[in-house]
Amino acid sequence: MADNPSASHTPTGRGFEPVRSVRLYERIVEQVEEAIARGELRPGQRLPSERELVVQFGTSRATVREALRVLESNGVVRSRPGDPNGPEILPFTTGGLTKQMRRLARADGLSLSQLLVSRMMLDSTANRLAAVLRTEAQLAEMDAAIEQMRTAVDGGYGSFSEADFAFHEAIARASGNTLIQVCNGVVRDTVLSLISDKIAHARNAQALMKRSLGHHEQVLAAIRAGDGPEAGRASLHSLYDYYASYVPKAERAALEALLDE
Amino acid sequence: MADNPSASHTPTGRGFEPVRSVRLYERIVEQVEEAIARGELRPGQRLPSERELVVQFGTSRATVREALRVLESNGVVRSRPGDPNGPEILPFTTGGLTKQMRRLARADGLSLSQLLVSRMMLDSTANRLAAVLRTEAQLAEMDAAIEQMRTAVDGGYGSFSEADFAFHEAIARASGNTLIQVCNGVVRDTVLSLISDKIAHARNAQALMKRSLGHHEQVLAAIRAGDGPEAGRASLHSLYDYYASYVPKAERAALEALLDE
DNA sequence: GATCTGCACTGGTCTGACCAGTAGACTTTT
DNA sequence: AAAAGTCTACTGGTCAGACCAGTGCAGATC
Repeated sequence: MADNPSASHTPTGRGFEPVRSVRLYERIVEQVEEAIARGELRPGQRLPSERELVVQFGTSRATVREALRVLESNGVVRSRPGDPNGPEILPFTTGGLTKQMRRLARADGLSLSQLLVSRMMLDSTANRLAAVLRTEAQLAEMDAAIEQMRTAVDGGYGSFSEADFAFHEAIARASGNTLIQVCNGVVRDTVLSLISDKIAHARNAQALMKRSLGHHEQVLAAIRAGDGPEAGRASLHSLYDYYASYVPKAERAALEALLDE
Repeated sequence: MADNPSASHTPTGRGFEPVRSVRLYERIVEQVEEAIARGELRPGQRLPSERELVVQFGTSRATVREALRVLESNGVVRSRPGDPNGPEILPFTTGGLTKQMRRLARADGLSLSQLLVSRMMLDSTANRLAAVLRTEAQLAEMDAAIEQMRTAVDGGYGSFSEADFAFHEAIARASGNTLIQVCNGVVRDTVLSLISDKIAHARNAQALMKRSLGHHEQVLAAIRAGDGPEAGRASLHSLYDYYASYVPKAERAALEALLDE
């Protein structure tokens, strides 16, 4: 794996393409996905019933169903038994992304240090953007989240983590960049699923929370001042400070490469 | 969408969980995935044949097949007709992640400016990392790609774009970060699919290519020197210079926010 | 107009069948 | 004995047809 994560590139000319028998259900999946990509099928709209699809595609129901199961597992449609309107086209969700990232993380395809580097990248960029683009309302949200964190320091790791979540989410929203927002959310989730219990059971948990709170306040101050570069720097150091100790020393070079000026 | 991109958050206590009828094929998928997660099934090993699975799971073949189709579409297994050894457990791949990322990148509401901001973020980070972590062999790859770009300047946009692709891919690999590599590949692809023809038909195409080549050489020099921050800066300016004119002026603020020091 | 009831239809599952293709055992040829 | 070809049991891909429990809605009832 990982030899060539980005596949779809123009063939370089000579040589043959590997062939693979394309199964019927795959063509159905393709057709539906393309129709969605072209905007002919929009979220909320319905697909014809399975039996109707059988007629339209000219296959058996088993084949249509295999296609629907694939689409369903990819979060593209949802079938409900008895619904006379047929399978529903779903709006995009991050469920599939999260699932795949978890899978990779569990399979050692994605180390903690890689995830943290990504998180630092995403978060610091979000902060840079938020510092410039945030509205007053969004600033108020961040204030509220920080306040929540303050009270949560004494309330244990669970509530602190929740408040922390709200803060980062508010910033991601303020960045105005859906891609960054989504990726940041997914990566954050994955990181937490890997080490949240280690953090929760740290002996000096409260001290860590206080320190993290301080960092967050610093970040927020920079955002309020509209100082993007400073907000980015502060968030980088905040994450490094909070998580670096969980990364094997040999792999910390990558994290530190992001801190250099 | 985007209301709550990061779904799976800790439930806040009170309240009921939404219920959903679990279909038989989903249980089969679960069981197989868990067996793999527990390490009982390792890549390269084989699943029993469909008819054997029918016996073990006590369902019909149609149900077993739906499960296999889902597993297959997630890149977990692969079935080949006629293979007496049964479906193969596959090693982990980034294919699933790529697929989901692509879906995200295509989701409507994602403007070119958002994609470019993401690209700048990803590429500059990859460059910072590559400057520190690259091996000599990887450096040689980049040299080769640059050389290819040089000769391609006179060969039209198509070959230039290909060489450019190879260069960025080499850097992404050298960053040592699978996530960044995957995301960068997808975003790059998506950006190109949006505006490659505009670029190809630009009147001053060759001048643009020459200029871009110069930027790339600058980046590579920084990487060779091991100067991460400079490599990051250079790539940011390179991308901005190359693409910013395609972004409506009102949306350029985000791009420029990444350039500030 | 609100409520109830029945029905047509949906998706989930099963059974059983046929086909083309494959791997490995077996036979033949050298 | 080694190489070549043949055979066969079994595989996955696909189909047809069936049954069931559930759903939404039209029409009947109040």
